[in-house]
Amino acid sequence: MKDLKKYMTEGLLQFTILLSLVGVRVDLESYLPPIREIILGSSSAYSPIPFHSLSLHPKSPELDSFFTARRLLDEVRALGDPRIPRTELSAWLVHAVPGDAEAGPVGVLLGTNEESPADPPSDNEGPSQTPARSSNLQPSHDPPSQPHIATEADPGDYTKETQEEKLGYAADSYGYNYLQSENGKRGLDEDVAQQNGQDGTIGAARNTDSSANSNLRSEITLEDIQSISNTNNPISSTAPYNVVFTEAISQDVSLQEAMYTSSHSVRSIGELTQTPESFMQLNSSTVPGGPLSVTDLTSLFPTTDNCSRNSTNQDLLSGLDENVFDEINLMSLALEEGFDPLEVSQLFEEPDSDSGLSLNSSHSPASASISDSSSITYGEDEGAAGYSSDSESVSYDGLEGAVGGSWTDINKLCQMDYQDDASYYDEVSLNNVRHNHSYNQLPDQLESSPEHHYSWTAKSGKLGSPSVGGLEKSLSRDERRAKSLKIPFSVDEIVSMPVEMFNNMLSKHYLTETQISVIRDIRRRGKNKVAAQNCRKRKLDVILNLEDDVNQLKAQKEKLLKERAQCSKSMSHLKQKLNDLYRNVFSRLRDDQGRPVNPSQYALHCNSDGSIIVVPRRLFKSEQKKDSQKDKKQK
DNA sequence: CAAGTCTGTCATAAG
DNA sequence: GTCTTATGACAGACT
Repeated sequence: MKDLKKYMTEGLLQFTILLSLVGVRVDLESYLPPIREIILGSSSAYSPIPFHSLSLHPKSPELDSFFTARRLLDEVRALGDPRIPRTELSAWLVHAVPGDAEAGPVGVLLGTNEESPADPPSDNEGPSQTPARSSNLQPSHDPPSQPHIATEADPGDYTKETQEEKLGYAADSYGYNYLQSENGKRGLDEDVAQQNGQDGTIGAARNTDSSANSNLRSEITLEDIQSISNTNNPISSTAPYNVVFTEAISQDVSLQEAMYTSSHSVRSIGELTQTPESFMQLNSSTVPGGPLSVTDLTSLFPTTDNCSRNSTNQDLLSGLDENVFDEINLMSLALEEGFDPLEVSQLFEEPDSDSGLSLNSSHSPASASISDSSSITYGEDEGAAGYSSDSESVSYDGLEGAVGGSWTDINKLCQMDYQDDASYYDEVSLNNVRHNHSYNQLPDQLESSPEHHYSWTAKSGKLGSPSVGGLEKSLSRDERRAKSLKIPFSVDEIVSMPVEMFNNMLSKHYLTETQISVIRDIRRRGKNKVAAQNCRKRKLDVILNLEDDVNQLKAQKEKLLKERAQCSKSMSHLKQKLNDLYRNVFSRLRDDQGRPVNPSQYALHCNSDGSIIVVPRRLFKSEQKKDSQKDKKQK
């Protein structure tokens, strides 16, 4: 089993690598427990395979065939996955690494190259460049200077256009479809493009980068995408540039930007929960200690979701450390999920605060499922009607003036993020499974996790007030303990971390004995909690299997009893017929004097040659005794 | 309010 | 010997 598991895992890994080389990224976590086990160490507790749904013991040999079939099925699904372009984007960002944040993936995706090559970069050069970059991103939210949709679109057409764009986002080809609609319309990317243009020199450089990126993408990935997804990709018409690949790569471009935009792009279409982790990984692995410049930050912000263009600017600019991306994503994530800015700022101030994901699968009655919250409508009304929750209204009340962004713009983008059908929530819940650390939990458990959808619960009014105290109450004992001791890790991180990483974490961070002790306790309890869950599930499965066995055996017994009764009936019938025949034969037999033969004194005896003779019963009985004695002796 | 269920935790055996 | 996992037992919350 172990060898087979390893073989399957390696094969699937190679397959995934091959797919990634052609621009397709396969999310192994969605269906491949061995990968995690390989990376994190063997642990059934980490297995995302819900054994409750399998009704199999994890050590059961039946799982072998299951994994094989499942793997093949998922590979086929991955090949035919309509979301390939989106996932491909991430793969390209990882491999190519030339992206510029402004004119990079998002800019290109959203069609900046439609105008950027025609616009001479020098036109936009000027002294305004530096202030624009250091001005806390204000230009990006300047309504008068930007012909964004909100200002141009007719309010009546607003919903329609938004829906179209939303479809563009929701469509599996993601940005490319959006671009298609761009040919006739203006979109968010033009905000970015114009922003670039007004930024001056670097804006021009960004345009160059944009074209380079577009060219790069059209040369490398787009064809692959087209060949894979067969989508009508309008960007092919927008790639007339002949920037060579090396030139595109040689641009002075921050990988962080590209990665951030990547994460943003992915997140903006619903993979909210994926972003922080994936981004954190990319950031830590590829940009070691590279502090983000203000330029980078300004380039970041136009690409960020307008929902997050609020009071976070100061935080972002003040804390330009290596965790800035995490904070940005946390902030945007929190805002998208309806967190109160105060809470979010507290999250930033307290690095030990929980990531919002918890292994605690206790079902709080106050928690609301996603399906419940999906009934909330966003952006049905103009302006401030986008969000109905108090926290959100608070968070956006002062937004328009402070950030300078148009509320309509914000609302529109928020609509694009929120006003979606159930598939959006399905995707969210899927990504909960894929990208958080609650590997043992089912999506429904995650949905009902109190921390995870705290904002939704606040919206639904099931919690009295979305105060921090309510959040505290929803924390588990370990979470509260960790928070009180200022432990700079979330509980699920502590629990799900591999042993090696866990030990490194304990050694690299300065932690008190109490903190270390508590961390170890948290890890032990968390592990044991998962183990207990798995154990109970296995026990339940065993019980169910035994019940099935009992039912099968009962059915078999019934069947055998019926067969026996049938045989007995047949046997008695044959005996009766034989008896009748016997009597019939004797009634016709006559002795030498012509008298009838008495059946009580004589019997019929069948010889070995087939002849039948009439013998006296006493002789017959003595022969029978001899035969039985012979049999006994032989035995 | 009692009974049943669920879940987290502890202690301990097993690998 | 240490660590991790599995499992029985218990307690508390919940239904």
